[in-house]
Amino acid sequence: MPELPEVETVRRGLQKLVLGQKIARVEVLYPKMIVGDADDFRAKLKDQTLENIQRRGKYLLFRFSNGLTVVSHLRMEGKFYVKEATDPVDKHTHVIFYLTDGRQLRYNDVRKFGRMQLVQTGSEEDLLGLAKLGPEPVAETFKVADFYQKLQKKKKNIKTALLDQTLVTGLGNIYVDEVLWQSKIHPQTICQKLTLEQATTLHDNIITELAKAIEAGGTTIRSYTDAFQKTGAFQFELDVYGQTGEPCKRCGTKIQKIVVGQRGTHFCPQCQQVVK
DNA sequence: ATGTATGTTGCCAA
DNA sequence: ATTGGCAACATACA
Repeated sequence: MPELPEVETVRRGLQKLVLGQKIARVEVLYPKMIVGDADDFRAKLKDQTLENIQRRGKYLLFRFSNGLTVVSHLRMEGKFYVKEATDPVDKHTHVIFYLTDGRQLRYNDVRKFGRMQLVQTGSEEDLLGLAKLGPEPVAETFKVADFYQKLQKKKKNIKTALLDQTLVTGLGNIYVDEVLWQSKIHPQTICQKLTLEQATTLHDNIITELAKAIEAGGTTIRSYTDAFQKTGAFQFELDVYGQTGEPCKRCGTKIQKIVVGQRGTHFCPQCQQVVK
């Protein structure tokens, strides 16, 4: 599913494919996809040029020439494709941006969980989802001292805490399980119980893991593909996610799957012990 | 056939 | 204030 590395890979692909393109018109086939008025969305984007595509956490930010930004979240299965006008429209295509060069930028989403919203550039920071986001998982913005301080105030388990995007943004269910395994931390460990040493290890692993996953073009478990409809390669580098019953790569103990915060959670019961 | 699991965010309530 | 649970959906599979 699109976590930060997948969203970043999509962004890079779109950047190559449609940057500088002008919108001839927009068609909305499933209006609930658009937060706010779909007709207003269509009207305001007509004749605008796509000047830049940025990312914050798992959100894509399409910057247009008239000071407007389309904020898009892919949620579970959202995808952007660039197609020729003659290519048949998939039954799960919900929004089509007609480009003046004849091609079409299409938004596809089997489960219809994704959302798109048009806002004034700059004001996207006020949106609920973006306002609460923690730092980007890179050394320049994600600091161990802050991370540890925040962990010490939290009473929930580390897995749930990392998923809520406030400590650091970008991790989803797959990468959370991976970084906790790498850091030898049990997913149900209460944040307050983590030592500075553990927090430092976790912090460093989050930064390097997400960078490596971007390099590999993301992880394709069920259906993820990038803007070129290409699958990722990082699924071959996963150590615990989806490895239930397989031997732990460090100690040979069978990987277990449990439920933490209503989410399927993979871990090694030997390497990752709960700190009491 | 029917029920269950899937994963992200937003909303509701304890 | 913080935390937990569920809804929004469609599909695959037992």
